[in-house]
Amino acid sequence: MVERLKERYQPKEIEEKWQRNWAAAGLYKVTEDTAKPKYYCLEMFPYPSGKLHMGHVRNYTIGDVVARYYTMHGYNVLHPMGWDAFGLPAENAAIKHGIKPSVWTKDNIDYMRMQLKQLGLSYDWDREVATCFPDYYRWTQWLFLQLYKAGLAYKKKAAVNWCPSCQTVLANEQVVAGCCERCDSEVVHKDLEQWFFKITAYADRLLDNLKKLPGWPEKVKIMQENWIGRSEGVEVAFPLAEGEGKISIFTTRPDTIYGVTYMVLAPEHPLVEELMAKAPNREEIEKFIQMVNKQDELTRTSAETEKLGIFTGSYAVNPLNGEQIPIWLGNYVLASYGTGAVMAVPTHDQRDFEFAKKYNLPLRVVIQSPEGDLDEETMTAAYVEDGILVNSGPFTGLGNQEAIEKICDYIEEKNMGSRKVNYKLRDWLISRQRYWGAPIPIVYCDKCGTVPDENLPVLLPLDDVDFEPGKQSPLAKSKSFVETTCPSCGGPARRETDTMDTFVCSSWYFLRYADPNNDEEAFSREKVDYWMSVDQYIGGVEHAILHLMYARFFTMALHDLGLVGVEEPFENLLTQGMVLKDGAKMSKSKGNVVDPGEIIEKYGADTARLFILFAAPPERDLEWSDQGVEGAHRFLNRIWRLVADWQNLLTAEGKGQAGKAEEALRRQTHQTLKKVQEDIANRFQFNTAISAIMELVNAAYHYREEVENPDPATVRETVELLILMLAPFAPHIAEELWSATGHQDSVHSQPWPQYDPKAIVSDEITVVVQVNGKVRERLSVPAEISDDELKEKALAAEKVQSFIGGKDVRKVIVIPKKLVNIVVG
RNA sequence: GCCGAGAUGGUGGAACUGGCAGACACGCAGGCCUUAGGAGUCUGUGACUCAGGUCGUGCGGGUUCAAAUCCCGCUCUCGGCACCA
Repeated sequence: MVERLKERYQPKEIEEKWQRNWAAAGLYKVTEDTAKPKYYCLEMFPYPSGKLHMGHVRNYTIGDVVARYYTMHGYNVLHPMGWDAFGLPAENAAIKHGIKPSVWTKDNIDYMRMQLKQLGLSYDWDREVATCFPDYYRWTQWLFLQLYKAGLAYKKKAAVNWCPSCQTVLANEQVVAGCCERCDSEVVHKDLEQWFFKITAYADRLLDNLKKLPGWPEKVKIMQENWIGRSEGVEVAFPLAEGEGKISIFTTRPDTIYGVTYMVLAPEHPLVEELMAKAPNREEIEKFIQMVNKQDELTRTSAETEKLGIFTGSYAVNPLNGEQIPIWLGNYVLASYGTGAVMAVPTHDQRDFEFAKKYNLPLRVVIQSPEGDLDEETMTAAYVEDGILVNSGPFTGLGNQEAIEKICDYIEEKNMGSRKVNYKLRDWLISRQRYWGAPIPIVYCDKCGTVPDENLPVLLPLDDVDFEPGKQSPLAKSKSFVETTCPSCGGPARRETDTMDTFVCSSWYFLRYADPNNDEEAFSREKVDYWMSVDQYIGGVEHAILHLMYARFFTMALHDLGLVGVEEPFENLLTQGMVLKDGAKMSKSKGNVVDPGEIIEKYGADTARLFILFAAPPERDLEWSDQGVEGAHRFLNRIWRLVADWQNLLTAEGKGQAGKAEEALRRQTHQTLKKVQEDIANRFQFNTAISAIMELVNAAYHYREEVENPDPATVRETVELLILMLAPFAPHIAEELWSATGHQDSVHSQPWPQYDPKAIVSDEITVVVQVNGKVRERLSVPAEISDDELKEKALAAEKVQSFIGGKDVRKVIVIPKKLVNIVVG
């Protein structure tokens, strides 16, 4: 017996009911099944910050539609959720409110999990992972050791961001405009022993593989390409004029090498001390270096900062022409790129030009423009276009592009240097002097040195930890943690007290989802090979570089270690836009935050989902509108009333009469089905898919208005297809209406309906007639009309004739079954 | 500065391969229903208009029978990178 639908749509009641039923029935649980094609739909897991924000709702709603859509299409869909649960805010909460990070994080996870469940998302909750629990991070540690043994993890001294007030190292992301994000003091640089992953070993592959990712947005690929920053050039050694030393420089413009008039070293260059020892103006140089060191990173590396330098008193020799050139120090040369030294060609590099003008250094044109009007005396900017080499010894007269190759060959022949590829990409600094992260499983022993600790997990101490910032990180202060025995010799030893960057934890979570409860290994190769790669990954574009590059690096490295079959983790990537209010990103400081919890409470999850999907296409930013939410809610109410009104008819037996109105409604139903199907499959255009459903509902209302005795068969088909199409978007109301129309099974287990191609064709079509490109008439003609007939009809039309007047018909263009354009003049 | 994306009614957005600009929704206006509506339902809604039309997709040109869509030159907005030699 089918229950009568209530007159009013009460989302809260039905949403809670169906969420319970789905969970009880295990509707969203999946296992490997070779009988079906698999589909891995993944959304970027959240940081458990406290409660969901609208960006989460958007991200997870989009993913849910994709997952439900592919499920209905017969795929075995993996759709998991978890928590990126290590990180700084948990420690801040500990300091501020005295709550343990573990407790704070777990409470947040519990609350946000409840909120995700309220949204009716189709996750297999049996696969939930949280990176902060030992059953996960022991495998993060294990993977670290695999990289360590493969030579991909190493420790070296590096300049890091240091907050003098918090007495701790900060991640680059935690430095906001040169200041500490927590206390706002100015961040300085400090040399410390740090752990790195050798991501640079994969620079070329990370770059080349981008070509194998047609399912990624061009924008993201370009951002990664720029971040990797590959550039080809040549490294050339310039001998010092006095003594034995040499200074190597890197250049991408060897064609300008005869135009070098001086050389600039970074103040951090290793040779600076030696040069300074001989310099007459030693004190001034020291002052200069101190001054540059005081400039913070932001100004130091800004193109707008004034270029400052000082002469060292020493000279080097240009190996190509034997000329002596002065060696300068300059604030604009980066110690961390290339060799930390550059050759300066003021005529053909704008930075060198500005520097030379400021310090009155000589200029020499070595590439002449096609106009031939370049002159050192009159130049106001460097000439960086192509041209012909002049003043360049044996290379004079060559085109500069050709000269690049010739000069490189010459340099290599004469052993002055060699071709080299440089990258902007740096190795990934993964160590953090933090408590709430995965401890790096390394032990230091006086006898054995650095020893990997295979006895995993290396547990974070949960008690006896002092979170107050001080001279040492919380872990370094915890005696019970630090003091251990050497895994190799059994003697007394100390633990590494750094923890791993949280990006390490999130670089492999998509692999753990394939086999989340395995306590023998990080994941079984078999299960990972069944599920990987991720067919659709969805998340914010803010992760375009960091997370997405790290995850790609990890997957490649694990592939090379034989742990996974795939090289690239994410087949298709959708970067969703931000949620804005009043034109700005929602933020507490702007006071324009809309709380998803309140929206769900007031309108229900289906309304929230529908509004977010309808208001903008997924990649674009979405402007929040309270009235738009009302509109989405009204639409659901409209469907509810329609089905409630027709409920008797729907469950009634009997065939009715199928006339014109029925045929038209049926046509629109199947046309809508086709459009919704295509909008989702081709472009994830949920907004236009929903608008098509709205049009169908409007048509159904008109049918109900116009037809006295509606045909039960037509009505039933329309309503059932409508509910099926609605199911991925608004799962609760669809389920309720599905059950109210006499179905036992869940709407979410139904196959996606196929449209009837015969139903969508019409006998009559409307053709537009233009005269000189302007629409003058619309003709209703038989669908099978020939071009000649159409032309004839168009010319004969009364209104068209009046526009032709007496003029000559010069040309008639017929677009079959669509349009006729009559050119007169 | 370089790279990328975008600019369409009062608003969010449609328009797939060059072929009816403004679908759908919001807002607004009006009719019906109602004791009442901030509910529902139906209709209208780019601008100008001599009521026949004319103009109209950031600006200026061009190609074409036909341009929001293609080409050339700009302006502005957003995002990323930012002295990478």
